[in-house]
Amino acid sequence: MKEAKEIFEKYIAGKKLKFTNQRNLIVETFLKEEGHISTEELYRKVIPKAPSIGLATVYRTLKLLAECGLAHERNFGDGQTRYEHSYEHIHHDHLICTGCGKIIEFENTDIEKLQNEIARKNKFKAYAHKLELYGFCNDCKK
Amino acid sequence: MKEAKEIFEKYIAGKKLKFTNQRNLIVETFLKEEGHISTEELYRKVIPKAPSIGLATVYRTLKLLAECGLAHERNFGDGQTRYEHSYEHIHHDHLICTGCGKIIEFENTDIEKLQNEIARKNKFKAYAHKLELYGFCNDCKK
DNA sequence: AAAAAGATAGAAAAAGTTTTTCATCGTCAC
DNA sequence: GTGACGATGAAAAACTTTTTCTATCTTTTT
Repeated sequence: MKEAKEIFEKYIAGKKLKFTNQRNLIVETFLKEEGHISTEELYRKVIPKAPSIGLATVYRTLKLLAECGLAHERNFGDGQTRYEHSYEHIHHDHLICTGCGKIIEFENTDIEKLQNEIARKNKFKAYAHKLELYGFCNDCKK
Repeated sequence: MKEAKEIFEKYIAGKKLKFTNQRNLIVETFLKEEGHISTEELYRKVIPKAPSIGLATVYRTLKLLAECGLAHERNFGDGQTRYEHSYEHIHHDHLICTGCGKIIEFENTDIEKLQNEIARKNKFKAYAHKLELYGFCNDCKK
């Protein structure tokens, strides 16, 4: 967690930007979060700690987080972009029910091994992946 | 392709909706499309054939297509939802180089088998998947 | 120190996408 | 034909996200 913030600080410094209180607060709050969070939701979590903060700042900071690879954008079709942190994190792969929108998370080390193999075969150095299965959950099957 | 349209017709009939000319035209145009298409893009393809058609109708029809499982929503972060048909379609899995943007396509039947297994374990009926590996290609490695 | 330059933040406006409303039209059953 | 009901197109509305603008804060330069 501390390391993740350091990555952000370095990225910021490298672009000659500033590590401000607002950015610090937003990044910290984001990194504490475990699931996928929308900008609006993160904004609401930050407001109590800094009531004057602007929604635009949260948007801007999440963008920076995505740029430096600490966050990944996801979209589950509810109209809002969600972010998930991707640093030293167990990877959540998703089963997405297109019937009711339910999302089931799963992990599978066998698949990850195969992925690494594929990357190696293609002389590719992979640092992240996204696997989504679309279908119908038990309740939505007919 | 013909079958796909039949699925749509049945779905429509089941909901006691009507298979109108507009819906027919939109569905046909959509099914001919190979990549992922946005509502706006589909709208533009339909306009020449039926100039009076409304954008809202295209939105509504794509929604129906997604509901019945023939299309599914994707989002590549450009602000527009894109649709891809998912009926009897080859799945493209991707290695995406975040260094130079190169995209390598691959297929791996072992991974697909594992995916089916996961779906089954979760009582999930999967009809499509998306697998993306992010990393650096051989040229972009340091 | 003071001034200058550059970046940030918040508020509000703008832009852009998607959904909803509404009046009208078409279709089907009776 | 008449009535019922869904579908349609146009416009309005609702939302999410980005941009603009001005004031403020840092850092650097003089």
